[in-house]
Amino acid sequence: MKIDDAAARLEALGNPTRLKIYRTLVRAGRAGMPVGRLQERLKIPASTLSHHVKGLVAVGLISQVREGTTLVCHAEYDTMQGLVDFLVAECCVDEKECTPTQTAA
Amino acid sequence: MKIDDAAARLEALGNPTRLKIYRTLVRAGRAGMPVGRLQERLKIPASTLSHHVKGLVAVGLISQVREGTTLVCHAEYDTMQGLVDFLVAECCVDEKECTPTQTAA
DNA sequence: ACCGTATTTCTAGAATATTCGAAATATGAA
DNA sequence: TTCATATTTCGAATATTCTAGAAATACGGT
Repeated sequence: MKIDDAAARLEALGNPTRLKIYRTLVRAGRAGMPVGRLQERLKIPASTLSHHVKGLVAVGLISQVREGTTLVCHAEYDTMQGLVDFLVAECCVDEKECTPTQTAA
Repeated sequence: MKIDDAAARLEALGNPTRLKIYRTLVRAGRAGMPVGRLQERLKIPASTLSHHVKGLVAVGLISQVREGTTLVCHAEYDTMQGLVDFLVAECCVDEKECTPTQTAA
C-alpha cells in the first residue's frame, strides 16, 4: 500500500462519526448493513451519513451493494488488513542506525 | 481504547506528513530519532515539523526524550498495538443479525 | 404513470487544519 | 555571559472538512 493511500484511509477513519460507521460495519460482518439501518442506529441525519459513507467508499474501506431500494454497506476486510499491515511494516528495521551496540529485541 | 481516542489517533496518522514522520519513527525502533534528523530526512520546515510532532505526541503515538540539546522522538508501540487491536475488535460479532440462515465463516 | 421509501446531491455557513516565516526559548559549551 | 545549535511558539494566510436542510434521484410496487 502506498503511503498516500494509507494516509487517506487513516484520515477516513479519523473522524469519530466515520469511525462509528465503520466499526458498526466491521461488527456487522459479511452480512453488511443498509444505510437506513446505520442511520437508525447512529442517529445521524441522512445527508451527513451519506457524506461520510461516501468518504469510506472512496478510500476502499467499505463497499456498497444495492438490494432493491436499499443500499447495503460492507466493510472491506482486505483493505483493513492491508492498512494494519502497513502500520506495523518494517518496524525497527532502521534501529541499528542509532544504536550500533544493541541487537534487535 | 475509547472510540474518540482511537479516532484522534487515526486522524493524527491520516495526514501524509504526519504519517511519514510516524513511519520513519516506527522504522527507527527503540533508538528513536531526533527532531533535527527527521527534518533532514523529510525536508520539512522546522515549524511545520514541530507542529506535526506535537500532534502525534498529544495522542500518545510517539514520545519525546530530551538528550542534551536534541529531542529524541520514539514511536509508542503499545499505543500502535492498541489501535490495531481496536480496529479489528469484535469483527463480525453482529453477523447473525442480518443473515439468520448462515453460520459464521 | 404515479406513489412511497431509500438514498444522494446540492448548497452554504461555521469550524478546523495546514503551512511556514519570524521570533522566542532551551541547552550546553567557551 | 555570550554564543551556537536545536526546537518550539506565535501569527496569519489559505485550504479543507463538517454539518445538515432542501431538493433531486433511484427503485419497486400499484
